[in-house]
Amino acid sequence: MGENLPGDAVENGKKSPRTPKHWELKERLADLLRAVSPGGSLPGERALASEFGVSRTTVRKALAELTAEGRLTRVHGSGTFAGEGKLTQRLQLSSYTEDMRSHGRRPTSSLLDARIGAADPELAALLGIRSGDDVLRLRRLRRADGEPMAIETSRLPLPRFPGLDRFVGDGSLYGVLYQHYGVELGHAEETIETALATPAEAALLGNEAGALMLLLSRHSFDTEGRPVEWVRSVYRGDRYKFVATLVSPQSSDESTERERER
Amino acid sequence: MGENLPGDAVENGKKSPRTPKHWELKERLADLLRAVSPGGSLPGERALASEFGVSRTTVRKALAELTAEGRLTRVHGSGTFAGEGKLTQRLQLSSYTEDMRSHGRRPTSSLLDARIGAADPELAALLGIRSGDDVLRLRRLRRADGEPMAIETSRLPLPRFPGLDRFVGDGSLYGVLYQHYGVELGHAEETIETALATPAEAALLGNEAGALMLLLSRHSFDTEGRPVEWVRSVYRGDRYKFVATLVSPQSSDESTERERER
DNA sequence: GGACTTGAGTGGTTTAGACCATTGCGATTA
DNA sequence: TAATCGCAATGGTCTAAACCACTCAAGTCC
Repeated sequence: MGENLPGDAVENGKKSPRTPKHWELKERLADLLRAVSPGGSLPGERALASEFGVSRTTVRKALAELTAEGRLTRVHGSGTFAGEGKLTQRLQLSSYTEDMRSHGRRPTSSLLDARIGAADPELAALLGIRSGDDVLRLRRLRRADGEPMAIETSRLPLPRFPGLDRFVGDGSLYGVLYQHYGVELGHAEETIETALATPAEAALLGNEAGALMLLLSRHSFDTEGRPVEWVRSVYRGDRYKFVATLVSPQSSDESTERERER
Repeated sequence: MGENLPGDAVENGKKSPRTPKHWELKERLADLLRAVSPGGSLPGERALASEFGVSRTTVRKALAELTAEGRLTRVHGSGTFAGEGKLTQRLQLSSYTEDMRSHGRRPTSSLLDARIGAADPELAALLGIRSGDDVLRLRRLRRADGEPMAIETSRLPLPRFPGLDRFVGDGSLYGVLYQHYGVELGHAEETIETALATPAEAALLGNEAGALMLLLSRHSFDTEGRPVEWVRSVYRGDRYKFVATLVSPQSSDESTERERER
């Protein structure tokens, strides 16, 4: 990964606590992997274990880390293959569809379910409604070039958008909001953190439970500053990364600094 | 995590491939954990294994996932303790110091090493210099309230900032750039992805090798659009999350769309 | 009192082996 | 020919056990 300045060999001369065998094996497997083109296959676990003179457990630990980093793909019953690298997703206030298209990818989106429920106090505060008011909850599976990319759970205040549940489908949500309610997005607050896949998420994403995920939360507001939606999305950490463009702080009249630790 | 809408119980009625024992155990341990205040201790691995009637290996797998999620902290030789939650770091073009201070935290920063090396072609392109030109590489350890937070590796073009290596220290790099070279930052392109800690990183961050990390790359430009630095930072994924404010795309004259997949 | 040693208890690593679940292909069969 | 079955190979889960490395406190020695 571009660490080509001279003198990088011994990063820490400290005391070298001890190098676990699975780490050393991981490095050797990474070397082996460099000679394999994306999609190519690797030897089986048992073969690797005997070849390198370690137990299968140790092999699995090394392979697990390489898989978490997206450098390997493993298919139960079939084999272990070289990974495909990460796609990028831009952090910006535009629709998923046009964003993906600008990257030359074919985006699709399918509505998993739409439910109406009552807002708890926390959610009510986020959406600018009263506790107990109706909230429309949408779950979408987003794909890029057919491959599952993220599970997105949106929550919108029904009192502000009466009848919204009858308009939503696989199409653009933001389009519906604009056409039926005249709402345009102004800004959003987005947080990014790591997470592990739940079994349910893994099943939808073609993933493994416990896999590395990126968790995005987005709190969107319209051009007049009123809350529009609260979204929680999980992305496969081994397949996607995010890009943001930061600008010099001159339009920083964001006096509404919200404290939301944890 | 605010999943309080009714009907959340059975997320996927699909076919339920099988629930591994370590997953079930993880849920039970999470329950057990809810009754423990942050910093409180849990029983040892061997005790848990016999209490739940599983092997120590299975206990360790469940504990490992909870640790990766930041819900547990484990100390070799001492015990297993409840986690402390995540701190937030804002994605913005301001100094680390003032950002942390605005969150009420005491930031410190120490220079690990400063080296001069030759740029490879890729790095030269990023920094707007010729391949082989001198590059100053700085490694910093950033802390918040004394706790190691991130390892930051910056690379700056020495031809543009002659003598910079004599000015750098534990203080603000951006301050030095402004005072000695009149450089102010204009914008930056930042990418965020997941990674696993290397043993060297883990040693510096008080972490475990293979732990979940957030990897930030920042490519900064001055107010005239010339590249200033290229930074690569690793943050503990179990302790930090990032916040960005997105604004409506009106000033999107970013015709310099750079393709940097993988 | 202060410095050192010792040992019990903790998490960390590794092994060898068993069994399960999925895949895919070759042989068999209709 | 086309569908089906069986089986071997693969990755996934789990166990029991051994040993290592670190921490901390109790005990010991000076």
